[in-house]
Amino acid sequence: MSEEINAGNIEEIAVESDTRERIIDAAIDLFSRKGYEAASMREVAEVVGIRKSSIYSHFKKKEEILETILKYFIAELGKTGYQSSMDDETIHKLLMESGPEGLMSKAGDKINETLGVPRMQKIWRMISIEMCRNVMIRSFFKRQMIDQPLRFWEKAFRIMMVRQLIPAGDAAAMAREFYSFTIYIYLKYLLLSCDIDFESIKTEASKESISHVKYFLERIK
Amino acid sequence: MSEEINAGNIEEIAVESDTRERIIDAAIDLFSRKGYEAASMREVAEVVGIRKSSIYSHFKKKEEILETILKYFIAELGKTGYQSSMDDETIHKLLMESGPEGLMSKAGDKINETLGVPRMQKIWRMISIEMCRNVMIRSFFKRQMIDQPLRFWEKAFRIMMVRQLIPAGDAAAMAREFYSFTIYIYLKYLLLSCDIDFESIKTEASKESISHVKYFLERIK
DNA sequence: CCTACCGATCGGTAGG
DNA sequence: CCTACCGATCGGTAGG
Repeated sequence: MSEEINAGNIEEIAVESDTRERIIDAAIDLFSRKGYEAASMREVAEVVGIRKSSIYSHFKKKEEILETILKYFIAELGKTGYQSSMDDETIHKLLMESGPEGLMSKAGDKINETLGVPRMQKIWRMISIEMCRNVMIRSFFKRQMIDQPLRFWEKAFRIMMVRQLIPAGDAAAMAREFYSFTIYIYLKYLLLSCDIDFESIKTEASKESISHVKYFLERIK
Repeated sequence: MSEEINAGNIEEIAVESDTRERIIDAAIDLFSRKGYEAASMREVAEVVGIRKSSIYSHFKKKEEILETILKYFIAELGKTGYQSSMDDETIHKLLMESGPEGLMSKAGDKINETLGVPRMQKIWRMISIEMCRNVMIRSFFKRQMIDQPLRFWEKAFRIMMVRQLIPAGDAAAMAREFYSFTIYIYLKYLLLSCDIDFESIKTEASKESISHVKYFLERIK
C-alpha cells in the first residue's frame, strides 16, 4: 500500500474485461464479510469461477485489488455528491428554497443514497473492518466520517445563523449534536445489521433520519 | 466458540499462574491491534517470552483465550457499573440529588471510567474488529452499545417527565438524540485514535462530553 | 516448559 | 486462462 489513495477514474472498473470486473465484485463481497487478510485469493477465484493464478493476469498483487476498490469507492463518493462535498452555492440555494430542513433532509438523502447501493455498503463495511489495522484507511475514514462532516455542518449552521434562519449559538457544538446521529445510524444499520435484509435497513434508517431532523429543528428554534 | 458468553469470575484471570495472566495480557494487546485471526500464537508466545507450544499448557485452543478475555470484559463491565446496568433506585436517587444533569454526567463518567482502563479500551477495540466477522460478538455488541443504552435512556427520560424535571415529550426520540453522542465519542476516540496518546483521548472526550450534556439540557428545557 | 514435528493454507511464480 | 509448484506461516500435537 505504497501509493496514496486518490479519486481515480470510475470507468477503471467498468471498462476493463468482464473477468476483471467479476474479480472486483467477488473481492468486495468477500473482503466485506471476512476482512481483507482473512479472505483468500483462492476464495475470490472460486467465486469468479477461475483458478487463483489467473487473477494475477488482471492484478499484480492482492493489494492491487484493494487499492482498485478504494479508488472506485472514493470516486463514487464524489460522484453521488456526498454531503460534505456540497459547495457553498448549493448550500445557499437549498436554504433559500426549503430552509434548514431542506438542507438537513438533503444531506440525509445523500447518505441513504450511498448506503442504498449494495456495492458501496459492502465497501463501507470493509473499510470499517480494516480501519483498526490500517493507518492509511483509518485516517481516510476519520477524514470522511468525522472531520469533513463536522466542518461542513459547522459552516452550514453558521450560514443559517447569519441568515437568521436559526437563533445565534455555538455552531461547532450544534454541528456535533446534529451529526452524532449519523454516526449512530452508521453503526446501527451498516455495521451491526449484516444479518438483516437490505430493504428493512433502508426503511428503518430513513424513518429514524426523518424523526431526527424533526426533533433537532424543534429544539433549536 | 460453542459456549455462550456469560459473566464469569473476574478472579479467573488474576488468581491463576503468572504466565497465564501474561498470556492474556499479550493476547489482549495483539488481538486489539491486529484482530484475533491475524494475531498468531507465536506472536503471543514471543511477547510472553515462552515457546508457542507452552501456551497450550494454559489454554486448550486459541479460541479459549478469546473466550477468557470476553468473560473478563463482561464481568468487568458489570463491576464498574456500566450505565445501562443502573437500577431504578439509583436513577431516582441521582435525580433527587442532582437532577437530570447529575444522571447524565454520572453516565458519562461511567463510560470514561471504562475507556480509562487500558485493558478495557483494548478489548473494546478488539470487539469492534471482530464485530463484522463474528455473529456472536456482533449481537453482544449491539445489545451493549445500542439496545440496552437506548432502553435505559428512554426509561430515564420517562422518569424525568413524570417527576416534571423536563417537559413531556417523546422519550424514545430523546433517548436516541441524547445517546447518539456516545456512539460518536466511541468511534472518534476509541476506534479512530489508536495513534493518539492515551491521556489526550481521555481529556478531549470528557471535554466534549460536558459540552454535550450542557447543550442537550439547554435545548430540552 | 521445551524441541521437533504435523497437515493445511497462504500469496505468489514459472512456464505454457 | 491453466497445471504445478514454491517458501512461509498457520494452529495444534507428541513426547519428554
